[in-house]
Amino acid sequence: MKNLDESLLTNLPPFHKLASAQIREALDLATPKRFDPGLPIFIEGDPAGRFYLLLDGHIRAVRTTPGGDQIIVLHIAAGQLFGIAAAMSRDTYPATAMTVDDCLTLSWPTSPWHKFASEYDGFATENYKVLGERLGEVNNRVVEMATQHVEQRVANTILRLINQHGKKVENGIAIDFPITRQNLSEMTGTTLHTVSQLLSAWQKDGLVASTRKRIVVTAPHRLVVLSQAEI
Amino acid sequence: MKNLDESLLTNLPPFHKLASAQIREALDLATPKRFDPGLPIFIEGDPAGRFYLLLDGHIRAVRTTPGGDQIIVLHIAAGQLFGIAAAMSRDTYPATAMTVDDCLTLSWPTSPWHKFASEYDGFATENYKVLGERLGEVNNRVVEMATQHVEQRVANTILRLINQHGKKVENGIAIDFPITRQNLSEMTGTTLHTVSQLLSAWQKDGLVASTRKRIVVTAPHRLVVLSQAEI
DNA sequence: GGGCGACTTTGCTCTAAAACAAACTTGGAC
DNA sequence: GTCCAAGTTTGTTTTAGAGCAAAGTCGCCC
Repeated sequence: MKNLDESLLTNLPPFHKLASAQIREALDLATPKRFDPGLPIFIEGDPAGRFYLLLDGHIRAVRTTPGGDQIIVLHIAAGQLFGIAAAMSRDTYPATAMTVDDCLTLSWPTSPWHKFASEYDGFATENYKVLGERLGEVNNRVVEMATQHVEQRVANTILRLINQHGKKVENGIAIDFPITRQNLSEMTGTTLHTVSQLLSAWQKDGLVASTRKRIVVTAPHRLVVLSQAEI
Repeated sequence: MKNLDESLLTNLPPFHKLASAQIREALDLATPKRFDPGLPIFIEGDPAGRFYLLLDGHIRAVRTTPGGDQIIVLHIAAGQLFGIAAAMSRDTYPATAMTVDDCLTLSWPTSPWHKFASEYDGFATENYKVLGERLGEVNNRVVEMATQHVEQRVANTILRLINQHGKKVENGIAIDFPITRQNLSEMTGTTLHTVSQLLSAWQKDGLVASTRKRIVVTAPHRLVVLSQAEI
């Protein structure tokens, strides 16, 4: 296997404080891999043997209930670590990681995690910060699900998506990966039908413009107002 | 202020690997404090100036929405650290901590956190494990809220409470702190009325025995069956 | 460039649980 | 012992949104 280029890691938060030699060292332990869209990288409950860095594409973390319902836990963008069960001393993955589009990953065996964390300046801190952000975000979701109506939850979810994965386009801000009505319903705990009806209504109102698997928010501010509407 | 006894910390997970001198050192930096029931220890959004250890009693972590709805995020039992925003490089508390009953706490300024984490064997690992458990638990709640009916959610919540805060009593397992129907509704995203009706029905069926602010599960296994009922 | 499967829309029905209303209990304060 | 507020029960009404059914429509595969 040919050497990986150091520039892959240099600008990413968990690695940006590292010296060139350390980056070289980390890269030499890493395995690169390409995935087609819609494939699992690891499955919920599997032994957490490796941790991953997403170099390109988008990943969806999914959980499945005994009854067969799917819930989308979060989306991961290029540049982020995932499958970092080791950070929490977990020995299995808490969710399934599915590719959304074409993905390129780097992965390491779990064993060097603690070496990285203790020797690499900023590595541990940065990762625990990410953990904290995820905890905060999932807590927000619980609060939303407990207190808000479906329309507001869907609006909030779309706003979160354009914040984290938004891309400026001609007529507004697009979610820059393919996402179906069904996917949105799995993020909000509602049904495909309800999401479809909401998007149609919003489209009529000029808030969004959506086609198959693509959503563009054309009036973000009005969507914010809607998402915070009083009961 | 008189010296605190080393035995306070010796058997608690984050400290149990420490040498006597280290425990002494940690205790000398700590401030003990008593709280009456129903008082806030810190408020959501406050600068996270201290972190806490609960020596006795029970704490409720609560979030309040702009609309005034309260959501109970989790309960903390004696022996656990809380207010550990520092672990995630947060500078404000993510929720309000309210005492449930009489509470005794030890607290430290946030500044020695990193010293503790790097010098005390097992301190960091144990705390990140707790963080991981909380993340897992709150993710479970999201999945439950998205896929289960109210009856199952309330059953699951009560089961979680007796797992984490259960106390064997004559006729079953009791939640060992006072908790109202209203509190349960704030944990499940439902209403006081619905919870009351469910508990009444369960009592008639012999699954639980509840009085004002006290709940005893008399047939845990049957409650588990109910909590997993197919849609 | 045609066909098919995957996605989307639309409308109608029905039900779980919220909202509303009001009476009742209990345990602690005095 | 009495009073009172906080907590609980019970019933009735209302509605958001799930469930069900069916007909489009888009874009990719061959």
